[in-house]
Amino acid sequence: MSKAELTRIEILRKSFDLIYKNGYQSTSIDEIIATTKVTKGAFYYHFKSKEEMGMALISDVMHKELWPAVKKSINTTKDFRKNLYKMLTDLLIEHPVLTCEYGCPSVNLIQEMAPLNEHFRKALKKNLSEWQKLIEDEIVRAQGVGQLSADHDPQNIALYVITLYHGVRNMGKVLGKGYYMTFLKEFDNYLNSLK
Amino acid sequence: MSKAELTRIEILRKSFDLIYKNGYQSTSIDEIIATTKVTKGAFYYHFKSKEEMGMALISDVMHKELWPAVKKSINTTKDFRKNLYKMLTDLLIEHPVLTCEYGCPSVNLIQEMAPLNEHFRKALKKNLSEWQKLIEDEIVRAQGVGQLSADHDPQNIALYVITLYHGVRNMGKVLGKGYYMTFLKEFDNYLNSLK
DNA sequence: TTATTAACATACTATATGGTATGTTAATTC
DNA sequence: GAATTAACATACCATATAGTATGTTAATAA
Repeated sequence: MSKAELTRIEILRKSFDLIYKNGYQSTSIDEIIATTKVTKGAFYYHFKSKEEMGMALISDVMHKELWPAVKKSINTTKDFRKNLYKMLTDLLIEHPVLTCEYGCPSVNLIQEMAPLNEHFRKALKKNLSEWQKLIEDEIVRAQGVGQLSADHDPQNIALYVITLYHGVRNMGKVLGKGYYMTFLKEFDNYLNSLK
Repeated sequence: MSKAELTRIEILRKSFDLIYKNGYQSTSIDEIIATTKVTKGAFYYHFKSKEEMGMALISDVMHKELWPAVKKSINTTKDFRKNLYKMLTDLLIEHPVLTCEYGCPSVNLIQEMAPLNEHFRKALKKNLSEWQKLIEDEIVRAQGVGQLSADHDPQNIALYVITLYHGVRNMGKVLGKGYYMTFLKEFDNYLNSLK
């Protein structure tokens, strides 16, 4: 990896950390460069604006941080219920970077920026769609092997599960990590209600 | 109502509108006073800081805006399933102020400020607890008249419903109002799965 | 080796920001 | 009716902010 490439990565990593904790609009470029060895000239050499850096954040860092955790956990067993349950526990409990206090960077950015910036909204939607499709495929597989009635709409269930994840990430900020456990119990009830 | 009281209300109403759409940290006091007939002197006569105004927002305006809508819809029928369903449709579809694009002011503020300001977190949690208790009481009532097994934990169900609401408010920002309908169908499935 | 360009570094600007200092006016109290 | 205070209004300040202008240095191509 070239030195220039390393600089770009350093900017994006630090931006990710700061934006994850303080939000996009409240994270200044001055703060980013003050906490790295990157100067303002370097920043604006790699990104023509703060928005362009934000877009790179969504498609590069954010996606690379969340996608592998999701993708590997959805296939661990043959039971779609266990797989969906594990997917959420892996994200909520086991993920090495995300915390209950600060929630999920993707959920946070949707909340803050989706209504304010159409570019952000579309990029975030793209990440969401990819996750949605992964869950849908798992539902379809489950229906194929008779674990679930074909009456259910895979898309609806996929979106419903993602909705739950977004909700619990928000609630966790107020109620603390203990709520994650309470929620997972109720999520298990929901999965078992799917016949 | 005194003239001073009216000024206070005007500050809070405009702050509510701006913060609802742009977030707390990105709404400046200059912007609030520029879009009202209030001056900076008046603002700081009524509130000693931006944070104090934010606290008043949460306990006064935000609560008064959301609480009546919730409280009246939870009692409309004798079937707790219909009541919970109506509660969410009233909030999501019928509320005269909230929109799909900007979501729910309370959910938004939790997302943005709960990790950054303990005063905010506690005030927001208090509003949440009040809603939670209302739903719990309705569940307990339903259990009392045999609409629902006593095995279920009313607190868990209440929090789960609120979690769904928080989630759908977030997802709606990306997917648009059409998703509210899709979600409500799946929410109905969940309610009917509660035996 | 020289010319060129990629990859920065530094200094600066215009505007925005939360908050303060110091006024002024209208209402209330005595 | 005078004194007091509540309820503002105006001017100002230090700092923060996204972005620019103009350098400099190290790598690469000719």
